[in-house]
Amino acid sequence: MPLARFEKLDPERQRALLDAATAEFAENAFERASYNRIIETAGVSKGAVYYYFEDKADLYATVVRRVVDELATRVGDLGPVANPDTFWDEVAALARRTLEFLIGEPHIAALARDIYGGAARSNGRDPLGELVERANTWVERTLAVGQGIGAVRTDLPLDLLARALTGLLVASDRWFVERFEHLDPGELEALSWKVLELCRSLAAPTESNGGQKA
Amino acid sequence: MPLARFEKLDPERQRALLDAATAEFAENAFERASYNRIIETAGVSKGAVYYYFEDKADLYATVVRRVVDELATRVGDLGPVANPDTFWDEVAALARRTLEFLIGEPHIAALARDIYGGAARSNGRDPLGELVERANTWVERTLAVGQGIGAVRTDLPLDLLARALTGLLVASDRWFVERFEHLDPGELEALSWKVLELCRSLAAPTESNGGQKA
DNA sequence: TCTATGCTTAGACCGCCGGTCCAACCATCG
DNA sequence: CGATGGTTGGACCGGCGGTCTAAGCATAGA
Repeated sequence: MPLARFEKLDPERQRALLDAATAEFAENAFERASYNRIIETAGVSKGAVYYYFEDKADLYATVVRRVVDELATRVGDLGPVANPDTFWDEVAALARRTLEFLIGEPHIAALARDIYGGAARSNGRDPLGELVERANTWVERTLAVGQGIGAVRTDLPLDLLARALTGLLVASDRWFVERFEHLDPGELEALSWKVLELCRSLAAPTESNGGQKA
Repeated sequence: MPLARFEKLDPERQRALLDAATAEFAENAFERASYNRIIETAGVSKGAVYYYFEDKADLYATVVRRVVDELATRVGDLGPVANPDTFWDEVAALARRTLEFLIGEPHIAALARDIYGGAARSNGRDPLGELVERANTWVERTLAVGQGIGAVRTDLPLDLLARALTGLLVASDRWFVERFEHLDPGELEALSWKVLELCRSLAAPTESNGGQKA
């Protein structure tokens, strides 16, 4: 996170820095993004930037956190669920909100795509560790809700299931991104629905693994 | 791929270079691996290395290809399949061979892990493009075999299904790696089996999506 | 109003990166 | 023996992320 001083910096310069950083990181991911270029684009001196952020990873984490916060508030949470079908309906609604948001904010989508793959490391530290943790526990909590009403299988570790599901979603997302220009809205709609069905096949209990037992 | 000259280089120096490169790339992935360090470790001069390889990405691709070839020959292919159950048995056997091989060759596993996540880019090119393509079509062909005998769903694009499945497997693999030290062989065995079951839930036809129709 | 204090800034500088270049080397051959 | 051309060493390049310090500047106390 940025040093506390950053809060006191002239808001205009704050924005200039964060916007330049967001653009650069969205376009080039963490490793290939140039800190020097960000600094130049923002029109700030190097000394100033290092006065407010520890290093490149710190600025990156700040940008990503800002963007994830926005995504979280804009997409919101699961609504109330009463049975397996309403659970999956709610998941579908949530997925649709997410998709629409990401289509409208492609640079956020680009950043999100960079986060998984576990690329970003700097000085041996993982600048996104805490954020990825947060996202993981969010997925796990959602799945736990599903387990509570028998919509989600309980026969393997919840965090493993969560990770598997996330991997599936990220991979599908990349598939969509590669073909986005050649997909008309109808196909996009139909295929998103199919992916959701994949998630359901993966996470739903099968005849043999039970909905309530451990 | 390396320039043709590389074939004529003294085999000992070939090995020195490739071994140093394999170690460095396995430990630090592509972006953070140091080409200069590889050169130094291999005891070869910079001019010589650039005489045999176009650039860092070229050496990386060469190392990975070598390693993937070895994996492919050691793990082999699906055996004959006659019905859905034998298909999944064969997949299980193949998965077990792969797992055992990767456990025995951790640096290969590390390289494999780096490949997905789509990290490696250099000069705008993707040094692994062709290899990833190859891996994808291999997965697709395997799934197509499953479709042929009704073991794999046919209600969505094969390449999408393949990608989703690969994403699931890579994510699970990362989960295992993080916990490897705290898992005894029995748990490892049981959980691998569970992951395979996940794959099956994902890929197998459900009552409504048919085994033979499009 | 003058000066001392401490937050803030500019940008020269550092070691390392991947990559280029070319003079020297050396085996072969006429 | 000298010419040729594949091979090698290593100085050199611009750019990287990161460090450091002298100067700038607002404020507060006298």
